[in-house]
Amino acid sequence: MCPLPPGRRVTIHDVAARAGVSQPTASLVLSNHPRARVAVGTRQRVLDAATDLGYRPNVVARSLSQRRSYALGIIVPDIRNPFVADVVTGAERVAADAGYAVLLCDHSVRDAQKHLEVLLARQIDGVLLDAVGAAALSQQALAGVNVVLIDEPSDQWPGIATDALAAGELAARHLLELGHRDIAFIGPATDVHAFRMRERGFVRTLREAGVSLESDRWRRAPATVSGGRDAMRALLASTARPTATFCANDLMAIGAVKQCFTAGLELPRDLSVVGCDDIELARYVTPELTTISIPARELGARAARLLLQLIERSTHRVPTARPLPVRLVARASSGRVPSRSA
Amino acid sequence: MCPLPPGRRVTIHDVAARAGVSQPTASLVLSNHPRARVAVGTRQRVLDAATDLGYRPNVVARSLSQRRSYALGIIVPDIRNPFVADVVTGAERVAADAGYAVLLCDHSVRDAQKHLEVLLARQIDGVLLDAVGAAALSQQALAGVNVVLIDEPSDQWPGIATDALAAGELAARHLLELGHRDIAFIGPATDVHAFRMRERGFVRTLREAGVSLESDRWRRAPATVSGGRDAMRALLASTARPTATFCANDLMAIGAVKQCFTAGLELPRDLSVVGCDDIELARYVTPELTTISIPARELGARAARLLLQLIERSTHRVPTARPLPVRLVARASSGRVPSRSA
DNA sequence: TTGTAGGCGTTATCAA
DNA sequence: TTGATAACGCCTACAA
Repeated sequence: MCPLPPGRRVTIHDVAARAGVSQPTASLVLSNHPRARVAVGTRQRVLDAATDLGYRPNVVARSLSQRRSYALGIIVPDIRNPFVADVVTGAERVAADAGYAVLLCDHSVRDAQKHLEVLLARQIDGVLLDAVGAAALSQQALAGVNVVLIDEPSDQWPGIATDALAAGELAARHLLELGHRDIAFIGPATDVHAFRMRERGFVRTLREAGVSLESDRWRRAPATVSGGRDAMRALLASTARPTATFCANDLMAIGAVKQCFTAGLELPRDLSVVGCDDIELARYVTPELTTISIPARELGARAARLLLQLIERSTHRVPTARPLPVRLVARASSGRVPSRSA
Repeated sequence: MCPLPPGRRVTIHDVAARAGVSQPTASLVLSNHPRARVAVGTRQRVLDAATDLGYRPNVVARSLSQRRSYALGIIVPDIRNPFVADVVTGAERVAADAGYAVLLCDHSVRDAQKHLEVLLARQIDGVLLDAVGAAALSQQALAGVNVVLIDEPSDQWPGIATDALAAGELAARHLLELGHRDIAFIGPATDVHAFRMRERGFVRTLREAGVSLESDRWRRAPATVSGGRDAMRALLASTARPTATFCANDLMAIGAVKQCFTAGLELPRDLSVVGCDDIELARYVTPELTTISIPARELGARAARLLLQLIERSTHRVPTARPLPVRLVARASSGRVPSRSA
C-alpha cells in the first residue's frame, strides 16, 4: 500500500500529490493550524495520504522556515551528579510535553562557552544554564537567545533558584540546636551562586550565634564524593576534631562520612555530618545522612516552564519568582554534641 | 565595527556582500571545503568579513541542504542511574569532539517509540539505544536511521556490549569460592539483555557447581535502590536467610545492603552481598560493595564511535566487536561463609 | 476554500 | 577562480 519512492524520504509534496491538492494545502492540514479552514473532504484525503505514505514531517525544514527549532539546550556542570540528573529529568519532561527536544551539554565534556556556540549555531530557541555563571559567558553570545538561569540569580536574566541561603541557615541552626560549637565547613572553591549562598547562610548563622569558623576548619575541595573524602581526611589530620561538619552537597557529605568511618569514628557520636540536596542515596548510606532537601525535579521543571513562556512570549515581564523552599531532613548522621566529660 | 543589522541575524549573504564576493564563494571559503580552490586574497577578505560581522553559520540551514543534521539521539532508561550517566558522558564526549550534538531521550520521561519518532522527525544522523529492546521498536521507524545498540546484542543491528554473562559468572564464582551454597538473586523482571545475561551467567555457574537457586530466593524488583531494599526485605522475611545474595546492579545492591543494616544484620558476617556496575558510590557505602566492574564510559564512547563510523560510512561491514571485559572488584560486602557451628 | 509565488540560509552543480 | 542557478522541505502571505 505504500509506493515508497526508493531512497527518497516522503515529503509533504508527495502527500499533496497523492491527495490531489496543492502542497500548501497539505501543509495547512498537516500542521493542523487553528485558523486553517479546509474542507472536510480535502482534509481527510490529505490525512489519509499522509498515513498511507507514512509521512513524517521534517523538523529541520520547519525550523528553517519558521526560524524556530523547537529545541532547548541545557548546560549542566556534570550529569553524573544525581542532583543534576534530577534537574535535567524535570526539565526534559516539561520540554518533551511541549514538543521541544533537549540538547544535553555537559560542562565536564567541554566548557560552557563552546557549548553555547554550538547551541546558537543550531538555532536553539532557548537555553537553560544550570550552575553556570552567566557572567562568565560572552555577553554577545547570550544576547540573541532566551536564557533561564538555574540556581544563579541575576538581574540581567530570569531564572529559578532555590533558597540556598536558607539551606545554609537550616544546617547551621540544626547543628547549633544540637549544641555544637566546634564546627567545620567543607565546600568547593567556586563562583557557583548556590554553593556560595549555602556557605554564606551557614557561616552567617553561626556567627550570629557567636560561633566562629576557624580557618583550618574551612575546607575547599571539588564538589564530589572523593572531594568530600579528601577534605575530611585533611580536616581530621590537621586540627582538633570539630564536633560537626556541614558539607556543601550530599556527594561531599557521603565522601566525608565514609572517611570518618575509615578513620574509625562513629557517627554521630564522634562527629555530626550534614549534607545538602537530599539525593536519593542520602538515605542509603550509613548512617543515613542528615541533609537539606532541595527540590531538584521541580527546579528543572520550573526553569523549563519559564523558558518556554519566554520563548512563546506568553510572559513579557519576568515574574521574579521566589526561591524554591528547602527543608531540613534530620536523619542519623547528626546528633547532640557529646558531653565533654574529658 | 559591527554594523549589525538590527534584529536580523548575520547570514552568509551579509558576509559575501561585505567581502564583495558572491554568496556561494563565501560559502566555499567558510565551509573550508577541501577542494575549495579560492584565491588567497578572496579567502582572506571573506574570513575578515565573517569575523567583523560575527558571522555564525546556521546549522539548521546546512542540515536541510546537506540532509545531515550532525546530531545524534541517545535513548536511555534513566539518566538518574549513575551507570547510565557514565555511559551518556562517554558518548557525549566522543560526539562533541566530532562536532555532533546529542539529543537526550530519557525512557523515564516518555516511551522509546515516541522518542524515536521525535528523533526521526529531527533528521538525526543516528541513534544510540541503551538497554532498549530494539525489537520492541517499530521496524519501519528503525529502517531509515543508523542504529547502534548498547548492551543489547542483535544480529540485525550493530552494537557494543559488555560481557554480561561473565559478570554473572564472576559473581557466582566469587561467592562459591567463599564457600557459599545458600544463595539468593535479586534482579529486575525485564527483557533488557544485559540484565538477563547477568542473571543467566550467575545461575548457570551456580548450577554447574551443583548449587541450585530456590524459587523463593529469586527475587524480582525494579532495578533501583528502593527496589533492592524492598526485595531484600521480602527475602529476609520469607525464607531461611541465605548466606549470600547477588544483585543485578549496584543500585539494587546498595538498597539491599541498607536493608540488611536496618534488619540488624552485620555484613559480611551474616550475609554477603555482591553488586554489579561498580558505580562510584559502591566504594562509599558501608561496607564497601563487592561488585563487578563494567566500563560504562568506555561503553558509551565506543558505541558513539561506532555510530559515527556508520554515519560517515567509513565502516561498511560492522566489526562484530567482542564484548567489553568486566572484572570482579572484591571489597568488604562479601566474605567467607561462616562456619555453621549451630 | 484552494493554489501560486516567494523565502528561510545553506550547499551543490554547473557554466563562465 | 568565481558566479549564476537550483535544490533542500516547509511555511506564510496573497491572490484566485
